[in-house]
Amino acid sequence: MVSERGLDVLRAIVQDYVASREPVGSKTIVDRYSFGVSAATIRNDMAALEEDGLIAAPHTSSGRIPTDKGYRMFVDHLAEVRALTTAQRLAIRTFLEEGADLDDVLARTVRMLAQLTNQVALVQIPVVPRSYVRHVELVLLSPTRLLVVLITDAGRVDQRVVELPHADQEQHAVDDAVLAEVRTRVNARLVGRLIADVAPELDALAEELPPARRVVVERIAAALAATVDDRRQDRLLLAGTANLARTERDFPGSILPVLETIEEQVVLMRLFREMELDDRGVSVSIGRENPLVGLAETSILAGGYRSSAGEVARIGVLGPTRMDYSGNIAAVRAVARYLSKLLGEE
Amino acid sequence: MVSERGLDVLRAIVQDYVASREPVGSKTIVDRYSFGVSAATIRNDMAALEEDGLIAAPHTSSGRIPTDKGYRMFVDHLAEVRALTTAQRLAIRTFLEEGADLDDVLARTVRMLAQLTNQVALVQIPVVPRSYVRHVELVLLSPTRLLVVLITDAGRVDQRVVELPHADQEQHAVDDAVLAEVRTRVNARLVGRLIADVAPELDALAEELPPARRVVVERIAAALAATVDDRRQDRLLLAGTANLARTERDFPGSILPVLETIEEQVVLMRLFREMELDDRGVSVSIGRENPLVGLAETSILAGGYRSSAGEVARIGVLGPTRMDYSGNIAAVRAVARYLSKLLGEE
DNA sequence: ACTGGCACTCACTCGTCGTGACTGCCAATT
DNA sequence: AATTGGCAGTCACGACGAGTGAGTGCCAGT
Repeated sequence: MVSERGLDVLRAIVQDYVASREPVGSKTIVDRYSFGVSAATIRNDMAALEEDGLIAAPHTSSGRIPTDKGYRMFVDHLAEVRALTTAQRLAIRTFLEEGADLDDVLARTVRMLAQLTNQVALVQIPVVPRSYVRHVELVLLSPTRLLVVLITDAGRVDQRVVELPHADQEQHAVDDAVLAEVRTRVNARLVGRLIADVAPELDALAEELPPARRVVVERIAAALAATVDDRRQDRLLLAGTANLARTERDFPGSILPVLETIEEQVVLMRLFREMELDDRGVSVSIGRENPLVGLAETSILAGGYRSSAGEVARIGVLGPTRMDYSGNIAAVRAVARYLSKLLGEE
Repeated sequence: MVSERGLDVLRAIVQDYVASREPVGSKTIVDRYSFGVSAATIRNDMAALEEDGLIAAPHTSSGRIPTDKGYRMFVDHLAEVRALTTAQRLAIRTFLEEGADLDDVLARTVRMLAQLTNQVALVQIPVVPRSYVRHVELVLLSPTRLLVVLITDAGRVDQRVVELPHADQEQHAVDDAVLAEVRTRVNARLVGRLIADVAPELDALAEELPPARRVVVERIAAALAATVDDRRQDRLLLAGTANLARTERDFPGSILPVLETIEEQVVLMRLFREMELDDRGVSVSIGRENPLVGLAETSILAGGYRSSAGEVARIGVLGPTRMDYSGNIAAVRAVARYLSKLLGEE
């Protein structure tokens, strides 16, 4: 059974190990922390901690290091979230306020979070599920290529290139006049609609038109439908990969599997999205708790922020299990808050 | 003086070292390549090569490895560019043809090139210097935030968020009616213009308006000007960072400086852009030839491709100096060609 | 110009050994 | 019952040294 003091010992072990990357022994603890008991007593406590699987010894005769379970206990019950320094707060504020548009703000954010935590930073680009069509623009790139641009009221702009049928079938030739007409009709039909309704509306429109126009509208419909689908699966911004190399010694094997997993953004995204935030607004996934084998030696912190349209997107960091959880949780939380504030309409 | 055969020896050394990562000695060469001379003769040639700084010995008594200068000689005079396997060609073709819009095609390209070469792949997103305004769309995100979207005929879409003056100054309040008017006027003024002329035109327009509208137009003008500036400095797509870790042993120190340099996309971009293509359509920068210190142990291959609007953008790979130059040059060239063909209007 | 032979160099491997930082356990103490 | 000092035991780690072998440079002979 782990005593009250035993948990204090665990906290000391985690802190010391995170700071020094050296297995910590009983003597180190009595020297560095004032427990007011002897080394032998600490040893008893450590035996109990090992019994419970919270710490482990790399070799028979060396100090202990926290296990994943030990870190978990530390994060859940022992870590007090440090407040950021005022310098850090200032950095966040000045850094973010210069941003121009959403993409730019998020790009800055992810870089800043990486720098703040010295880890790999992740920011999910938010999706806007229920937004309305603001405008559809058509641009003829060449006789057979058409650019379709969709603007929605939430401020997202999406684009897609459509191949038109070859002009040798005279009836299908598309020129600026035709395009202008189609543009007017399409906009009349779509503006103000939910993006989910775009495809059916266009299909209906195609019905009304003579075959010559119909083909064009059908292609546009397909392009817009594909665009709407695309936005469902959201993207991820990444920064600070170099920090992985910096903490390389924390990955017994190599950082290769970590880098590989990170590049596979789809999988990482899913994992990231499915982490459930606790009451502190942060979620922590430690080492092998993590379903991705490549990340068996990393921990992921995830926080949530609200974009202007109100939905929650994720922001977080990824690094070796031996990381400064207190500091990083604080950083993620602070950045998430600033971001929500910045993006929220006041 | 390096003899004719000496250069053949250099070629053998490069090929062998690239294949095995082991310093190669005279015996290895006579065993593995049929020079028809004895090891002692090879040794004499190697001494000459070393004299000329083309190869070096890591220790007094070990085989030789190519120096940067040796690789340079190899690339310029000794490497025959291997044709790709048909499997590789097929992969390129099928991989690229699925692409939807420009961004998507480039994203696929960079991933494919990374996989093809087992190196870090780079693709420059092309800029379109002389294009015309097709449409400007304004979307009110909140009473004080306005989204400005610029569509040009080359198929690029750019967006930017503008902060409007606070509405408590009654005269500046912006509602949909005002916005509609401004939108009409702005478009009337800008459509068909060169993007370079956007700013002066808008300034002229602002003059004509009553102060209430003027502020809005001025902000829009500033946003568009900034957007136009932004496009000048182009972006870079990256893929295959994990390959760096895979070739980690080729970086005596650590891959840290390499990763750091790569993350600093601006610098990397400039370097990449300034490499001048030779008559083979590829440029190679080897080791310390490279101005960025972080890349002193890497080589960069750059090729060019033509985007639809006709300008040349860059595509390339980055990896350890000990890389398969023949294969990688072939890959870069092949992908660049396919990409040009795919993007070019036929 | 090429070759065989030979002395020499030096990184690398492998065992041994000593050292020191730990632990676990136990009997004594509070 | 908790704590403590003491002590034997374990084991990673670094240093040392000898043996090994790949590879070189040089030279005299063809």
